[in-house]
Formats: sequence, structure tokens, C-alpha cells
Amino acid sequence: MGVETDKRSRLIARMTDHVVQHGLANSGLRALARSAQTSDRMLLYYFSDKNDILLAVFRHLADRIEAMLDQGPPIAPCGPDELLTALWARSQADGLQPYLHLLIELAAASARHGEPYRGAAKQIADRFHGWIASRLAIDGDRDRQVSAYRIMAMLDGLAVLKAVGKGQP
Amino acid sequence: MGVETDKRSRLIARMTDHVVQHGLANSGLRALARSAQTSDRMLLYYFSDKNDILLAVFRHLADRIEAMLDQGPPIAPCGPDELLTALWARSQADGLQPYLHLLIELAAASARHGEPYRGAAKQIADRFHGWIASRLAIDGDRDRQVSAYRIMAMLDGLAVLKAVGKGQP
DNA sequence: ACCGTTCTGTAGCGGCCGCTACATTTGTAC
DNA sequence: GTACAAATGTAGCGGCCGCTACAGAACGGT
Repeated sequence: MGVETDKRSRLIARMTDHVVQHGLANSGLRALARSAQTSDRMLLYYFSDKNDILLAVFRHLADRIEAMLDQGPPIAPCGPDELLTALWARSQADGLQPYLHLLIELAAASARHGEPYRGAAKQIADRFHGWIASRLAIDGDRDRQVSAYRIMAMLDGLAVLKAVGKGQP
Repeated sequence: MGVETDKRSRLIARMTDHVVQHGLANSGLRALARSAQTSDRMLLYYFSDKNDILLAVFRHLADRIEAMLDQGPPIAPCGPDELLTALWARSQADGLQPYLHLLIELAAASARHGEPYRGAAKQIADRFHGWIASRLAIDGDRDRQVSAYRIMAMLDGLAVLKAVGKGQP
């Protein structure tokens, strides 16, 4: 791995931090550059354009979220209700809200603008779906997939409602 | 009701159409004015600033959504699963996707910017919640409220996942 | 020492944003 | 008709956006 790739990686990691913390709407080139401790000019030296930057950030983001899923106390395989409760509790605990908010923002951007947001959001959702399924104690691939999908949808919906200030009754 | 109020109302209705169709991100003053068949200058004559415009649009939007809920073939009181299925089917049928996408966009804006998005989204969610509860054949206010909340969360989650291109498995 | 490539700073483009100053037209009351 | 207010057009401000042209600086190979 050359020095150039090293620098690029560092930039990507820092920009991912920025996007998670401040959201897509506050992620102009100049703001990203500030967080990456460089200049917008240099960002466009290492990346061809802003779309290229976002692609790299989203790829890094998907990897990071997948890694985060396996952190914390392991969750033993269990039934759907139990798993849903455990996952919701965990998502509220640590510094995961920024990630949930970003996923909602990605969904909104997907609906309006398509790529590259749709692809990024879909990949994150795919990996999350698989991870949930692997934690479900359900016989039969098909049933497990469907159940995992419902859990994921419920988690997304709960996150949306919490974002608008309508917590659980 | 004076003529001025009349004009304001017409502007609000047309701008609401625009916001629903094109999203918050594409709703600058000039674009809103074009859809309302006037000029940005005139918008700021009838409204004090853009925030004032958004407040009016969101208020109108909440009313409109509530009215739309009672359109179409009536849904008889039934159990949670049945109601969820019926509501999801209806939301996919007519021209309701733009509204769902806007709600997701509102949730994202709520998380990042708070008001006026949060208040608007919350009011829409509150009314929807009440409407679902009124269609649920469940004894006990508390249980009905909780069940309605879960149905709403599930609908939101399904909308998010569909927006990112991850339909039901 | 020289040269060529790699890297980085400065400045600025055109375009959109919310918003405003100013002038003008239109309508109304007397 | 005239005086005044309401309504509207034109032009532009400062600020952010993605992006680029150009000029040096830094550094390696010969």
C-alpha cells in the first residue's frame, strides 16, 4: 500500500466521522476538508469529484457499521421479540444515534436523488439484514429472512418516530 | 375571510403541492414561487420569511394528510396484522409515495435541525397514530395505543426500506 | 545543479441561496 | 382628479456551493 493510499484512507476515515456527526446537508467540500485537516483543493486532488468522495465515505461507513455490530456484549440467538428489544436498547445506548440519523437521511436522499445514496443505503441495509438473521433462532431460511426483515423495518420505524420526537407511548 | 387570506391560502396549497412532489431540498424560494405562479418577491410579501412559509405549508400538509386518511374504501375495525397489511397496501396504491418520502425527509430534518421540522412531523405522526388507533379492534385504551404505535413504526420502517431499494424479501 | 513529477496554496468562476432596497404600477377613497 | 396605500417588478446584496486555472513549493532521479 503506497503512501498515497494511506493518505486517502486517512481522509476517508475523517470525512466519514464528519458526515456521521454533522449529516449530509452539512457536508460541503469546505466543511469536509476542515474536518479532514486539509483543503477543498486537496480533496479534489485525491478524489475526482464530490461524488467520488461520497462513494468512498459510504463504502467506509458500511464497513464500519458492520464492525460495530459485533462490538459490545454478544447477543445469543433468540426469538424475534427478544432480539428486537435487545437491538433497540443497544441502539439507544452508545453513540449510535448519529448513525441512525444518517441512515434516515440516506433513505430520504435515496428517494429523491437515487445514486449514490440508494446503493450505499441498500448495502448497509443488506448487511444489517444478514446480521440480524444470523442472530435469530428460527428454523427455515425463508422464515428467518422474513422475520429479520420485519425486525429491521421495526427498528428503522422506531428510529424515525424518535427522530420526530414521538417516543414510545 | 379577506381577499388577502384567500391569496395566501392559494399560495400555501400550491406550495404544499410543490414540496410534496419535489421535496424539501428542492424547495428554495424561487422554485416555490414558480410553482405558486408568483415571484419570490411576492412570497416574502405575503410571508415574513422562509420559516413562516414552511410553517404554513406544514400546517396545511398535516390537514391534508388527515383528510386523505378518510378517503378511499373505509377500513373496518380489525386486528393489528390485518390493519397493517391494509394500510401498507393502500400506501403503495395511490399517489401516496411522495407523501411517505416527504415524511422521511421531515424525520431526517428533524434529527438535524429540530424546528420547524420536528413539530410538523410530530403533529402528522400524532394524528396518524390516533387515526390508526381508532381503526383497531382492541379493548383497552392503553393496549390499543401501543398497538397503533407499533403499526405506525412498522409502516415507517417499510417505507424507509423501500426508499433505499430493499423491498420485502 | 538541473529537471520533471508530485503536491499544495491562492484566487476565482458561475450558480444557487435567503433576503432587501427601490421604483413602479394598480387600485381605492375622497 | 388627486392623494394615498396596496401590490408587484427589477436588481442586487452577501454567502455558500462544486469546481478549476494557475503558480509555486517540495522532492526525487540523474
